[in-house]
Amino acid sequence: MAKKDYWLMKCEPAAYSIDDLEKDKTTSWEGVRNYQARNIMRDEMKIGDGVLFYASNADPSGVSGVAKIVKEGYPDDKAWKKGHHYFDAKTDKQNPTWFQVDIGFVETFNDVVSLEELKANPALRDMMVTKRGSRLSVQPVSKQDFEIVVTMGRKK
DNA sequence: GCCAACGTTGGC
DNA sequence: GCCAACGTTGGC
Repeated sequence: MAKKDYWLMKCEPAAYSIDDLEKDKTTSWEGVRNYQARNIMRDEMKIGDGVLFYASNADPSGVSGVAKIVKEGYPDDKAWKKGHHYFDAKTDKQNPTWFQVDIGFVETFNDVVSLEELKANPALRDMMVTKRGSRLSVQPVSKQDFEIVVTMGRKK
């Protein structure tokens, strides 16, 4: 079995929150329209990988819980539903541009580990999300960083 | 709601 | 293939 990897996925809680995921158990991570994020979902995410569920544009923004990959990359069919919010006229069914994965609920933190706390922890200095201007909605996270954040989330 | 940072598009 | 204009993200 391949090595387990770790990721961080951003979502605005107004669109989808960790509470929604807890209720739904699993969800498809559709609508990503960024090539870097697409590549990660299509090529790199494997079943069982750990995911930090990050709430962006929230109060406060931060990691609100943990999820895991339950289905590996497959074409995002919303891309060719005309009129759909995620419709992309340039994508072709034979050769899909956009991919999604499915994630499953693991746990909700008692309190959100806020971006401020992430930035304040020197051990997380190299974590992508703490860097200024980091807008990528699907990011790789190191095993150490993943475990530090989970520990922070459970502690409270 | 503002606006800086970033990604993408399109004219040349 | 450059780069200005534009649209989007996301912290504040």
